[in-house]
Amino acid sequence: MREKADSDLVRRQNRRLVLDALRQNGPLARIELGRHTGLSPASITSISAQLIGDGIVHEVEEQLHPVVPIRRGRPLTQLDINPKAAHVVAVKISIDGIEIALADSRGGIISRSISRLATYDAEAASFGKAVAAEIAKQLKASHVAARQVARIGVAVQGVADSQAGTIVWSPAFRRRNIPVATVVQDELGIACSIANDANMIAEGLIGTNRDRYSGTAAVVFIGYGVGMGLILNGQVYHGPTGAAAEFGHMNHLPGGPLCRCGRRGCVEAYAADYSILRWASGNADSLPPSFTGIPEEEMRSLEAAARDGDPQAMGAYAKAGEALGYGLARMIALLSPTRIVLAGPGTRAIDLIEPSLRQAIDDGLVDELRRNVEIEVVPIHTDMIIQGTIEGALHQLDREVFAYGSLGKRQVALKDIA
Amino acid sequence: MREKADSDLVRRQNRRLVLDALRQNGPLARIELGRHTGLSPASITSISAQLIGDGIVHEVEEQLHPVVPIRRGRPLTQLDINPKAAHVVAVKISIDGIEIALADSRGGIISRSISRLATYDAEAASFGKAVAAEIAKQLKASHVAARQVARIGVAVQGVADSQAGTIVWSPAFRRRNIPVATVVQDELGIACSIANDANMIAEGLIGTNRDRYSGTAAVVFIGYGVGMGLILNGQVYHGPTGAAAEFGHMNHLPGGPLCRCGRRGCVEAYAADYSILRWASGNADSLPPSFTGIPEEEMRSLEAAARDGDPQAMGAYAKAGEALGYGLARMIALLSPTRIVLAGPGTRAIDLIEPSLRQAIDDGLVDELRRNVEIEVVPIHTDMIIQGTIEGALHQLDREVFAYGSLGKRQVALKDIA
DNA sequence: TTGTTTTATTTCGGCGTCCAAAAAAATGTT
DNA sequence: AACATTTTTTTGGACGCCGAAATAAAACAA
Repeated sequence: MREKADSDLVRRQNRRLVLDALRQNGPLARIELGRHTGLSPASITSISAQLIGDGIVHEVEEQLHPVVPIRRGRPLTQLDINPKAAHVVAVKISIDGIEIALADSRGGIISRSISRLATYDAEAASFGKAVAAEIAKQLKASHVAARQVARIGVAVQGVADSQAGTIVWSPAFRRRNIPVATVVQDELGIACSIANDANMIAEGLIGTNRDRYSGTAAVVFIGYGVGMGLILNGQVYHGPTGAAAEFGHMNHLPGGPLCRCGRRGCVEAYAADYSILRWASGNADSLPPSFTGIPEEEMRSLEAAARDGDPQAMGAYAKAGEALGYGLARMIALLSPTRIVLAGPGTRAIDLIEPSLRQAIDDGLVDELRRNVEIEVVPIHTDMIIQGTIEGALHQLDREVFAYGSLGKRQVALKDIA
Repeated sequence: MREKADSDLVRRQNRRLVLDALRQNGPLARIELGRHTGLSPASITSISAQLIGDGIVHEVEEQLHPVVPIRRGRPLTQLDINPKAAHVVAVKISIDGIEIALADSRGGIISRSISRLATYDAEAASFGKAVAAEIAKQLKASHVAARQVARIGVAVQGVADSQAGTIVWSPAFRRRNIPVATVVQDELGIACSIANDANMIAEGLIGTNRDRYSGTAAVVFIGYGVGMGLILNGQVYHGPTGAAAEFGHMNHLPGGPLCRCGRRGCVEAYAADYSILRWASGNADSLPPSFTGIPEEEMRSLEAAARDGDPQAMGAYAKAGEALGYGLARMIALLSPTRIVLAGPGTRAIDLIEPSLRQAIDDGLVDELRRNVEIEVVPIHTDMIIQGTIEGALHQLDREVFAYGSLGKRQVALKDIA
């Protein structure tokens, strides 16, 4: 509401409406686009002609969806986002490895790779260049020129400063304030942004099912760490610098066990993989947090032990549930979301966690505030972060490039891509 | 971003821009409006002519602000919001009393009153009518007809459901789910909305100094209770139902002292007036919370005792600071605001509270997240709630009525008012 | 006084967008 | 082959913005 309105804004907004409708509801005929967006058929004709002229949208050849079977009248011609309009790259940085995916502008993954790349001891000065080199390698292998890539999204555990383009602090790195986005951008000449990984999961959920996840919701990632993505009024909340929703490092109990961030009593220090193991081992207060990844088998066997009734193991999961529950109760008091999504490998043990989690929410939150929130567990699939990062990059692309179009300010950018 | 754009939207948006500029920067000449809004002089002429025609804006007679001293050229004619365009009413509901203020459309208070009105034992069925009757009385005394009042805003401690127009739960009422806004609206035929009082303080701060408070900030009210107003991306965050930012009833310590909400360990149970008194009395865990107002003198003498070194009293304030500090640390981890404003009568004792509050934030939050937030204490003036409620009602008026204008959908509403 | 300069505001013509209505296109039905 | 039906395009009008030119209202200068 600080931008002045003129015909330029109108066009941009309506182009976005059309693009959003196409992204959300697959290929659509012009008349259907009109219904989705509220625009008149005449306007849809005009807008889609422009989008087609810009190479962003194309008419679908094969009527793959005979949704409306055989009907009288002129048959509809479906439109869809042109996958060849541009490419995006998603990068996920984990401890000592990065995963890269190359996608077309419809979100279809063209190629992907996982490579080892030392992070924990990485130098701040060289890390960004190493990432850029990996991306370049991936592009080369897929025969895609850098100029065809419109945007790169990077997801990382921990605190990212999306303004500065740096990793402020992450358990995957010993050092702090590591520049990434700016370096990649300079090296490859491609717009690059960095964000927290849990925020990208939230982005992906919105992309997958906007109706369900677009109000006000929180996505909790439980696994090697604990993260959160907040969706407020239908948009992922990044905060002023991109460092928001650090649920994992929200304090649960003052003076509690030591967390990887160096403070005591964070939610993560109770509910992350390493924390649960530490509790199960019996002496959580004296043990330092673990900085190395924990093999899945180790967690699975702990789960099995708890399900077999091992009191130490059961207690550890109860602690985790309590910390998560009180943390969620606090979050609900502040933001009163309508939906909480639990995701990540940690949810394998949801049966062990849930009782104490529910109890904690009951004890920590007055009924009236607790009433309107639904908690759900989504099946784990590890790709959620990469998928969400692609989704996020495409959304940015729509907003910042495609909504403008060849007549807009971004003319150069668009030409370069196409 | 779900609304389609057309010439109607353009006009609405630009009218709002003009109104916002006038609200924020006093009377302005057309040319200055152009600079503030980014619109061309030609457009400003056209828009202001419409606004004047609608009776929303008028030319200022007296050039009260010879800000630009004596200059050559055609003198500027300043425009301002026409105070006679409409009226708004602000209502603040406290324990067993309501305060009513009548204001013109520039926010100038025309009249105000405080009246006793039983709340604690009030019946859900009759309370709304009683409020409506008080408002009617106030209007009559000020010789203002109901049709001249465009909007009523109600502020209340506790949880308000702005969708349903009810007080979900408030320490001022024994009963829960008391309908107010809908009843007042039906009784008087005036649009009415209800919100939490701390949110209204936030609204007032934005109105007072938009540059300072419009990014991402949290306003904490400390007094008979503890409340919070959240400003996210320049707008007061109300949450899906209006029940957001219940900082006072965010849990601090599981199993802590009993709170008025019926749960244990809420921030309020440490930092509200009654809680501090309870700690000072020595046995906080066994004492129930107080539901009656605490006289100011009693708090002042406790402050004096603490400043004189009374260890019990000092300890009570330290407990309050610790709860507030950990609560803020948790809030910062989630939302990373750039500014935290402490307000309310409780800030009289800020010197007693601050050391433990700072310590708690240090202990509860990793450096990287704590770095970018500024904490300030604003001088207490009790009117902040009423003032903010007026401000909020005027903002709604601008958005929902004035932005449309006589040609818009709200034609009827506007005519009725003028 | 009268013309000149300066600044604010209005008027005018053009542009881009939207929309409704009419026309055209493309197919099924009889 | 004519008609019916549905989608899409074309046409003409409206509205809002803008730049440029014109006008208004003052101070200044001769």
